[in-house]
Amino acid sequence: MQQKAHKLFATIVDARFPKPACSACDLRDLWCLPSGLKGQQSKQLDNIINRRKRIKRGEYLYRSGDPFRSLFALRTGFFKTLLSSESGQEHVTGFYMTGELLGLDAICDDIHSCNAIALEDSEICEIPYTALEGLCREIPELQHQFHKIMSREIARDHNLMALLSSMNADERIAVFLINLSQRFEVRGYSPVEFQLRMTRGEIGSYLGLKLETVSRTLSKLQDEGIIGVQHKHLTLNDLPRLKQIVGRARAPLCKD
Amino acid sequence: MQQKAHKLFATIVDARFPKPACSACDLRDLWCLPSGLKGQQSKQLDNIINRRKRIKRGEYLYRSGDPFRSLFALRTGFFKTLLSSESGQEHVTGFYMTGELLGLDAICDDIHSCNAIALEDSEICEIPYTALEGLCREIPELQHQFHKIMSREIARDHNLMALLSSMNADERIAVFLINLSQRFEVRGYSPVEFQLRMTRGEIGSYLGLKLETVSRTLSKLQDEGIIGVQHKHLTLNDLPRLKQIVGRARAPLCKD
DNA sequence: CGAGTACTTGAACAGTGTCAAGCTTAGTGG
DNA sequence: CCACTAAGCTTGACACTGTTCAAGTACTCG
Repeated sequence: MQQKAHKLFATIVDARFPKPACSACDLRDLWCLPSGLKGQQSKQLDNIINRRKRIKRGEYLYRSGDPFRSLFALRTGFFKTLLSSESGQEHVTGFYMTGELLGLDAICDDIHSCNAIALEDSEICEIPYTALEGLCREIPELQHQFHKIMSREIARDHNLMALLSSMNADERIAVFLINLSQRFEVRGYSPVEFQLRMTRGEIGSYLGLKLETVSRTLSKLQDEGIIGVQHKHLTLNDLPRLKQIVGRARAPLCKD
Repeated sequence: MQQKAHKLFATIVDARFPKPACSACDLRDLWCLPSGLKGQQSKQLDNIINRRKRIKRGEYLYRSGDPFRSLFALRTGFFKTLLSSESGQEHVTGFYMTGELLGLDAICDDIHSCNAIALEDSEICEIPYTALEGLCREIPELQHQFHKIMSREIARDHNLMALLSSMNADERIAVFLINLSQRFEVRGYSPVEFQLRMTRGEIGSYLGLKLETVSRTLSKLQDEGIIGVQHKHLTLNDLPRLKQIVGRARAPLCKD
């Protein structure tokens, strides 16, 4: 059962310690749940959160139809969420990075409505939902933070919908890259040089484009010197011009 | 100040009584907040809810940039929400009917990020947000119902995003009409004959189509005998065939 | 090292968008 | 109550963006 530790986890605490500690977690300043909690409060949160779980690349965190019991905070790694139709077609509804919360769309029916799949080896904190509701009743700051996170997901989706219905391919790709760049920057990574974790097809599904169009658009932006693409390795050489492409679009900017 | 009562409000309690009563409201069985609460509990909710407010057609309930203080439950009427970009372009992000909750996307920043505009003379219940959070801490059922409503908004947006990125014009219009039909039916109206409250342009903005395409598609569906359109008056003559149009699409069905 | 997956690029095509003109309806004021 | 006006709607012709189909290349991972 004991598997050879993956390089990615070298800096992570030993998984044999059953509890992670929100109070000590360096994600607190992101949009994760403990953000804004005082010492004692985040220890209470520690108590309800289950041990970290590792999910390997390609594995499912949950599937559409699974009963809903917990939310999941992404500790390290990268996920996509996927809606599937009866006809087998799939649609990517989101990409999730460190500190973000998965499973919010399942509360309404007590059933997961989409699939969450790791795009790289990842580590998550499981947050039993009933316990979280209980704790929210005790800690107003936690309650408020939780509501903010849900609200933010709604606002973000509204922006994405505006994007999907009013932008052309160049603009969509530009918004997508800028958004990734900002999210990497917040997390302390370079905003102008990073690895794409998803395929062209997944980007296309998310943005409402075919993979060929994604590929062509990236090539075109590269020809114009705005970005550099080598497979999954991306460099944003001219962020101002990238923003200009979005700027000439008519849709509202995607925040976050 | 006393205005001539509008016909629509003939059956509604006199507005001089400052408090509406969730406990007596016939929207309880919809997805409104008091759904699932017991008698005493919904009286507590009554106490925090401000008097009903009437909003005339074309008026704003709130504007982008307004400070966020309250959520609004739609008592009667019809609203649209609108994102506006700096360049003046606007995008419809949702249509809201009786019993639905407006303003959820504003919690995250304490500022309204979109405009809410009445598409017909409407009546809303104002729910001060801080008081609601307080009450949610006291009444677990209310807390859970509130979370479900937010979660449902997220799930609905994910479905709409899938729709926007993978369906053609026929399919989008079909989904849109079926969705309206279901929402009317739940509210006790005919699911196969109703008035559109929004313009072709607003439908187009919502679905990511130009108004000409909306018009053409409606005409085409009428030529095929699937629907009847006379300006804003709609009849769904052949619901099965309408559903078939969506069925052959690859995207997940839009629930609710 | 080999097989499968992901990616790039080209050419033809289809579906929407754009522009324009004319029509209908609802709302306003005389 | 009617006439007028502005807004909303319909329809046509054409352009253009993105899709589809296809072929070939380059990675990645076991």
